[in-house]
Amino acid sequence: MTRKRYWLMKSEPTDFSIEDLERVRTEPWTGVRNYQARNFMRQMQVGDGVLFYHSNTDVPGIYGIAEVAATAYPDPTQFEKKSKYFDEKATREQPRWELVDVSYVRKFAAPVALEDIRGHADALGEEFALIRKGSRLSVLPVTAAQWKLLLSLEKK
DNA sequence: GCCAACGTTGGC
DNA sequence: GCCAACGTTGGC
Repeated sequence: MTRKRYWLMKSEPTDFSIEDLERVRTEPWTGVRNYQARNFMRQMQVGDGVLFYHSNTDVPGIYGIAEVAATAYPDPTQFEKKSKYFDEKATREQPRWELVDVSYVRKFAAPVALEDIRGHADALGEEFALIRKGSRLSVLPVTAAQWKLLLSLEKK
């Protein structure tokens, strides 16, 4: 048993928000079509902590916490012709894309905005992919120290 | 293997 | 809506 790790996962709230997760409790994280992000999901273990990030919104930032509820398995949407995530090169014998299930933990009273996060770039480190220039990675690792710092930015 | 063209992400 | 940065595709 490896020890608990931490991640950050982005979603556009018009697509799927922390409120949606609160309602459904557990959700398969469909639609990741980036190999680096997929590879991070393959490393996830049940119980790992997830920062739920809203992108493409008025105040981009972390809106709450979730946790990994199931380890990686093939993303079914890659096989669904009508899905916007359909991938004609994927087969059931040789899937390309995987996902994890994510469960709701809690919602922040106020988001930890990207702007605030940038203000702590020195402490977070320049290798932190969320604020690295040009990085668009939608699933990324967070160290225990970064996790602690980011949670401390939550307005009480 | 190179690289131009294209599509996507995501902040602003 | 704009656009910089990035990843992928496909011709050669």
